[in-house]
Amino acid sequence: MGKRMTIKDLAEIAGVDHSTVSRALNNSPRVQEATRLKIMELARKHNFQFNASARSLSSRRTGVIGIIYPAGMEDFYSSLYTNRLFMDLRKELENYQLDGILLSALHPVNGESNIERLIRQNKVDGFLIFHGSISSENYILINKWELPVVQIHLAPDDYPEEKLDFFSTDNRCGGKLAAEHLINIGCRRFFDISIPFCKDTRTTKSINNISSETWQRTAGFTGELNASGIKDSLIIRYALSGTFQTARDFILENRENFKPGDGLFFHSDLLAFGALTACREAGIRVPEDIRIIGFDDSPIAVLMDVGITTIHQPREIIAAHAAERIFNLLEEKYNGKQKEAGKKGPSAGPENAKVQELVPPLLVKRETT
Amino acid sequence: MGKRMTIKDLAEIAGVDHSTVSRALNNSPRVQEATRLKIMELARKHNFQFNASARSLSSRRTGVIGIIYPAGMEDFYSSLYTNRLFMDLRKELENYQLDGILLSALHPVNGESNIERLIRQNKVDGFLIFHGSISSENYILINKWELPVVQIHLAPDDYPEEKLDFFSTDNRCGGKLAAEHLINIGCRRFFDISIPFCKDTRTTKSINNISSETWQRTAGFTGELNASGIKDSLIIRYALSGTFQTARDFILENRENFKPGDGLFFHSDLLAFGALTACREAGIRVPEDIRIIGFDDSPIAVLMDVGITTIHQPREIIAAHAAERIFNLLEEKYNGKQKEAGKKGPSAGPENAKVQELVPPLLVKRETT
DNA sequence: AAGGTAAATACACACGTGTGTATTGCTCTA
DNA sequence: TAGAGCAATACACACGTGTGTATTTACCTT
Repeated sequence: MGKRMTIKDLAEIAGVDHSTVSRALNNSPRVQEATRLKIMELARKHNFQFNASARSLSSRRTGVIGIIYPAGMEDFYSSLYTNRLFMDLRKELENYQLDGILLSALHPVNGESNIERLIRQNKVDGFLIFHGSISSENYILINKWELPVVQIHLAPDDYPEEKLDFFSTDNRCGGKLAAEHLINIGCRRFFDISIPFCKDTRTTKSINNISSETWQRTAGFTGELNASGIKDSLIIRYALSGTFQTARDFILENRENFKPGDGLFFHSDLLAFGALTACREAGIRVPEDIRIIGFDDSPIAVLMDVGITTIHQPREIIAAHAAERIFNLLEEKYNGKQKEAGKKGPSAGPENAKVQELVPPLLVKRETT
Repeated sequence: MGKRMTIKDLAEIAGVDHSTVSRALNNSPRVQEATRLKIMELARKHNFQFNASARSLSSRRTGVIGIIYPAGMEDFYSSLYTNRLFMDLRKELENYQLDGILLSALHPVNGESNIERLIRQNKVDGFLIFHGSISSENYILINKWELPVVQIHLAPDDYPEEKLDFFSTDNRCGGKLAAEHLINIGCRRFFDISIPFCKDTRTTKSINNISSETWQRTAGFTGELNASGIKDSLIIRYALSGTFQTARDFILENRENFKPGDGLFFHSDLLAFGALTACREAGIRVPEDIRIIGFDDSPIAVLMDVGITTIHQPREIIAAHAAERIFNLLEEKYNGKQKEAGKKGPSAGPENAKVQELVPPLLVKRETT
């Protein structure tokens, strides 16, 4: 009904030009302090807000970040984590006055991905991507238009990770923490139960690859054990497909093989949960007979009357740092240029240096160890 | 790097005015078919996309819907449903070329809600709200600016529901289905285990209220039982706080009271799940001794080796209908006015009639009945 | 063949904001 | 006191698209 208030309306009320209003509200030094205060007061009084479209058109900033989520979002267990991560990201972005559009990476309609569409339509300033299987074409496109991107948790297969900003869990450290803990509580034999097969049939990446999560966990786990003088014969490795049932079956099928002093490191709480359920059925006591530690610190724990010891994914920190990073990249892009040109300080080093941060997870001791 | 292509660029290439390009791509009848085809071919060839900001500024449409989610999004169990619903909504909106911005209803910063901010900044065309505790101020604001809203699952406490478009599960029908099924499989005694206490301390609403989900389920359940001639003495009602543990405790504490032929209708799968776990501990066989039926058809079922019979929430349909409805409301608002003025047909009835649809859920027979 | 008509297209302005340039008004200095 | 210098503000245009109005073009009628 009512027409929205514009800076022109505000200008008329204040008896100044609309450009002065614009500068006043944007904290330009070119407007007198008294004038600014007067205008800001009027803006507050009239509930003024900038028209986002006009602003984007003129300034070429939208204040919106495209958040690309993985195909696995349909998967029950992984979506638990992903959804919370998304919530955290959204909340963190809010601190920087940014909104988030959530999108699937898969293109639905006419051969064009959502990423491409958002870029061409000028709908976003940058991307937060937690999805490892995005084709390199998308990155090439993003680079071509010089949009900031922050990659979370999974680096893409076919794009060099040193060329992108990347935040993830330090999975190697996670494995190390699990090993340390199991050693500390007196375990004598150690099981590493991993999840090598991803749904999207990504090729397994090399040892140095920052994104091969399971491999890193195993490396940290066995590395720490070896460093503590545990013989390889006491380290047993299994790989399950990742479902609740495979973990349950794993325990039931191997029920005879377990003995007191065994410590089982599962690469997800879902597996640990399935194992724990099976232990009850099989009459194996936890933690008296064997000890179980999971990974993720998943909320499915509420479905158990006993708390599972686990490695907490540093979700909150990852979200905070990723949001801060993309904000800084935006600031650099839009405000930093002038500074660079104006100052030309000695710090003309590798300006486009990318940040790769692996956030250490946390051991959460509960009742299964 | 490269400048994005505009309709002016396209116009120059095609040797026509930019207004002709605009009309051609928007299927205006005012441009010759041959010209349109030529321009569309050029647009396709050059990967042209409209600049969203300019388009919104001029047309006052953003193509973005604000999706307001409930505070309970942090709650593990309810977020399972809510997140999937959100995914479905986003996907459905995509069919109509609409993007979704997900937002919390709670205002975070300076006394202004996200809803108000989005409206004032002209960032959205309308709202999808699945949140029952939004203050009426927000609705008043939304009405003032004449933005389409579709409410999902929960009607607000202090705003008349006949004044808004509303899509939800037909909870009464759900209760009826549960009763029918338990009767059909030969149950002789019936438990209605509801969840009366909502987290956000909403006041319990009257019997006619469309949003009091639990009450409706109970009404449908007991109503069907009575209609089938079941005496009230055979219908036992309990109310639990809704957590896994309360359901587990409920079974364990009442283990002596159950007898063969009992049918338990839990108002959520989480409760059913807790009950089932407790039954195993207590040595009560399901479905041989007692029968259990849940509600929601929640994905937590993957954490059980036995499938829980349940009432499937018609999430997909609700999402589809809600998205279609808001699309139609937008079309009506932006394109319908002309029609109304031009035709003035006899259908000048209650133009602003609201739609309230209760979608019937589905019985999913599995192994607990 | 001239005039009328309708279709097709060009012209011009609007949407609301940002920003480079021009103008005003004030103070300071010689 | 006149002019320089500077701060503060007004003016004007740009961003890319949509749309009402004016203009051109082609065809049809008498």
